[in-house]
Amino acid sequence: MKQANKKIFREFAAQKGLKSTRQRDAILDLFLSSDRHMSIEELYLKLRAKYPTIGYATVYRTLKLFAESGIAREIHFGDGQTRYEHVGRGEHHDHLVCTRCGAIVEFSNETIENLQEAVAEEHGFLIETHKLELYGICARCRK
Amino acid sequence: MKQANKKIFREFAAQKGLKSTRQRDAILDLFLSSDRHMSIEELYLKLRAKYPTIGYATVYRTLKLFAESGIAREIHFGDGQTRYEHVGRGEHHDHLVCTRCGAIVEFSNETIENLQEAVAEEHGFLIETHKLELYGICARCRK
DNA sequence: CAGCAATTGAAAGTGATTTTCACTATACAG
DNA sequence: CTGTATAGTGAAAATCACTTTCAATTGCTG
Repeated sequence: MKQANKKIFREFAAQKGLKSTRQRDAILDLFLSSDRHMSIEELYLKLRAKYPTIGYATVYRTLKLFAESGIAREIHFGDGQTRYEHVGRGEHHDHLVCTRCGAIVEFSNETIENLQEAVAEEHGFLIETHKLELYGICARCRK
Repeated sequence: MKQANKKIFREFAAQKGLKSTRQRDAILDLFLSSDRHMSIEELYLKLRAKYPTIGYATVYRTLKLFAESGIAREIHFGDGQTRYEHVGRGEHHDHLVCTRCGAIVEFSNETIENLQEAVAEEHGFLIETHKLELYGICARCRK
């Protein structure tokens, strides 16, 4: 997926007349090779190690571009920070979030998705997206 | 539920040594008699009609107390504003949110809940809470 | 290489929420 | 009732997570 997403973003950039800059490339590489759920702050701190002058604004702007290009998606876990996660084409999943250690596990369940459709239909809604998060204590923290 | 929740909050307040003030009572009454999903701003504006000197800080502080006491719950629909909804004991429901007009419809579906439990178990999680939001276009906006 | 538009980073600006602080109001003791 | 301790209030300042502005760079195209 890494290479595919790199290509998707390059094409998106070309089409929008975006320039390729050192900062942008560095952020793209870091994002694609990172954990699947990074906050701006985490990205910024890691970037600064290699790139001491980089600014928050650049990281924010660049991640917005990633989201716009379709390779990233914003997620909110209610802690006031926006995180970004990777997106593979067409792929969708939901999250289990550990309230102790913050661990995030992805899952997807087709039956649930179908039931969601059914519920929406009952109420006359046409679903565009959804968000399903289960909060609890992960296996490790339960021990 | 109104009376029950009033009582729950009174007991909570007594136990924590909180005083009963005019402002607090007014906010409690307004909250309990309001729509089920109010933002701080909506509450504040309505309160100011009867209570011109009330401050945002008081409304924020009071709603936090409601949440702590268990009669209210914070909800976030991704528009940057925190809303509070009523909580009946043990009761749970999820939301359909219209991305056009902002309408919010509640629903609950036991089969989905059970599947969530199953998913959590598969991953060793002990669920505490969950959040399920379906975003789309409501019946009225589709016409 | 020149020229221009896109990009960057520092700093100022936002909008929602929280904290501070001087003042006020409540509740319990006497 | 009346102090008195203590909690609560509101205005204003502070904070937090972003976003915008702007002057100085930097890529790209001709």
